[in-house]
Amino acid sequence: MSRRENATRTAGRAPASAKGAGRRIGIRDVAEATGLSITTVSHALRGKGQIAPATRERVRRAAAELGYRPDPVARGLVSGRTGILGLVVGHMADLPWASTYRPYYAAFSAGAAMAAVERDYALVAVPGDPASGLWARVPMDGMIIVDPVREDPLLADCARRGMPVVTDGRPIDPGYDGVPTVESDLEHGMAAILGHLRDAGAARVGLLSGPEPDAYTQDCERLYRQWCTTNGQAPIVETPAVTEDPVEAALRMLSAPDRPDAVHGLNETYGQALIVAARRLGLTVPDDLMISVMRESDQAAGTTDWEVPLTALSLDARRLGAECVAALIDVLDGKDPGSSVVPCTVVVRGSTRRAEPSTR
Amino acid sequence: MSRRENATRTAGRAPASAKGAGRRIGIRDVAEATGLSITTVSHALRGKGQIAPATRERVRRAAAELGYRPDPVARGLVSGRTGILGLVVGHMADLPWASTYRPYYAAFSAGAAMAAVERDYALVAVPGDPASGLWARVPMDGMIIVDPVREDPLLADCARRGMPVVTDGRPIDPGYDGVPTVESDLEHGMAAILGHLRDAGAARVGLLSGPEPDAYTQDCERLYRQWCTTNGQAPIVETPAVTEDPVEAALRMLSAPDRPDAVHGLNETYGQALIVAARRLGLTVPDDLMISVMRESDQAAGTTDWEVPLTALSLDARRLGAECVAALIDVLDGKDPGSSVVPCTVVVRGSTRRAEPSTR
DNA sequence: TTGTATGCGTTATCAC
DNA sequence: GTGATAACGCATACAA
Repeated sequence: MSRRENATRTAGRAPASAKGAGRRIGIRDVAEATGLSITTVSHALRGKGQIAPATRERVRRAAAELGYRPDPVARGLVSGRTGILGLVVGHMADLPWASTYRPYYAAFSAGAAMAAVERDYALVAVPGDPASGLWARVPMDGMIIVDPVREDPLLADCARRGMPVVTDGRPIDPGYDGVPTVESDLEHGMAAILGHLRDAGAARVGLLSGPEPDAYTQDCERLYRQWCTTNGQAPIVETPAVTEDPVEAALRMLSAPDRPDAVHGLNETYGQALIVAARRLGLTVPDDLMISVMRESDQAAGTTDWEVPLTALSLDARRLGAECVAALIDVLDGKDPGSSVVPCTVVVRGSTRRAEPSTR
Repeated sequence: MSRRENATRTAGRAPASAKGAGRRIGIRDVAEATGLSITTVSHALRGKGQIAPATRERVRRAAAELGYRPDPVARGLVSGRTGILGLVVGHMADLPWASTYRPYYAAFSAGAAMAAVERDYALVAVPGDPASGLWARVPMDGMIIVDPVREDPLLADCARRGMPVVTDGRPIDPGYDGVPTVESDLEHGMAAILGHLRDAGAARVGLLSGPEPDAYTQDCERLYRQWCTTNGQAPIVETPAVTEDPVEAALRMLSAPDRPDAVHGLNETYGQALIVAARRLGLTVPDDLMISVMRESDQAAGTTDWEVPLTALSLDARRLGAECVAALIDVLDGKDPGSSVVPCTVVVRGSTRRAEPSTR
């Protein structure tokens, strides 16, 4: 119900690309039109050298009239910069792009994209699967790796080739001390959320952890165990296998004889899984079981929840994305951004609000 | 709590970029290492010309050992292709990236990204705000424009420059007949969802439309009015202003003397707005008011809904994204993808399920 | 103030 | 089979 129009039509000379519409207007066209040399045109347009204001204006006008736009590729070849930042989207080779659906990534990439555009960079999504090799075929100045995993092949490859990298979440392997990192303040955050559960009346707090071999998971677990020690409680940790339905893990945890009366889930999905498992076991939320989760932000909270509004430790994914971009651009500019920590906040909702706080 | 490592160190010669780590290894390094010419190396690696199998293998091995990767920029300069597809993320200049948060875009871009990677392309997000000019500074082979608006400046600019474009949603202005388009089958979809409302017992069906000057909105409204004519009903359409809270528009519609007893909202947000407005007016869903919405997919349905599970006309945003990418790559390959239509399906949930269907 | 010449890393053309 | 060499489009020392 339609046909094409441009495409192909390999006009012009050599390759000239299939970009269609005759030949692209280049700097030499502007030079011809003004009767000047391409050097002068370039200088006039970029504000380099000493150019007569009148000439500059003439060049500007001519360029505008002709609709001249410098070819980004050619410019990139000489400048060594492309203005493109890579964002690694998902690590699991077997589930590529799966994380795209997770609100955390959506918020993170939105924040990153906004920050990038503000600084005149563009963001390109590359798959975490290193086998595709796509990331090496895409011209980019630097890369943002979200939650690098153990022996992360991309991270290793980038380091080897000197590709500037910033990570969201500390690299878990040693040897990456030089890589700037942006992290959520899990130390305070975990203490705050676990403390809240206890204060809200929980006697035994469990952790529904994740299978990912990244610093986020590892840190959360470590901080949790540490908290348990401090609070004189035996740790209760359950972890769904990579391909397992988290509901199964939740059921395991909740059907044990010494089941917890409060559980913190390491992502929103786990919160839903806990709700499902609780209902299936006839447990009431929050009276029999309090639930809290990690969430990507407090933005959508309340409208996203299912059945029970979930208390959350709200990570600021948008800000994390923005900070990563800022840090990466700093690196590209030769500055040292160091590592930064973004605060996260506890948002209390129905899932941890018992009628009588300390009935227990 | 960290420092940098690579960055700057403007080693090598000329610009060489700030990419760090000494100088990048290029094809000439491989040539030197093998004692061959760069031409032979290039041919061996790309499988061009006639190369002795032994030589080819030797080159391959050397390249691998040295960790040689062809520079995408240089390659792009000569080939005229960059392997990058642009995806316009948001149109509203005043609310850039706002649409990023809409599930439709998230699903669309995920589908597009997956399809792009499969075909060895990368996807770059560019802002709809043409003022930034970013899109012209990013090297890309083609562009996907989602829901082009009236007098869309980007669309116009692309057409002028011969940049291959595929749109999700038909361009609303004339003169773009040659632009391949991917659309949801609104014609059947709208008929189906409106028919469902009627069959479910609605006597007067309203439409909560949107302020966007795009084909989607226009088509939905047209199809709705057409349906009204066929069904002997006076159209009831309300549209929130661009900056207005949709709840206000919903309240206007529902507090009118001849208020509808069923309303279809053109996006999920409008559905929530309708729920809020209904509750504020003391109307019960679905008994006093049935609500249905457009949704980006049926994937998350049920876990996303707030208070009332919403009946939806489920658009297949992921597939739409994938089809756009496929079409765009076809154009780049000189084929004509034509325009395609993606079906959408009615998913009935609680918001239109009355206890007694036709009590009215 | 303007122009000439060279390089950026690859691929393609055409000799050898 | 293999190897010089010329584009690709732009930016910049350096000469004029």
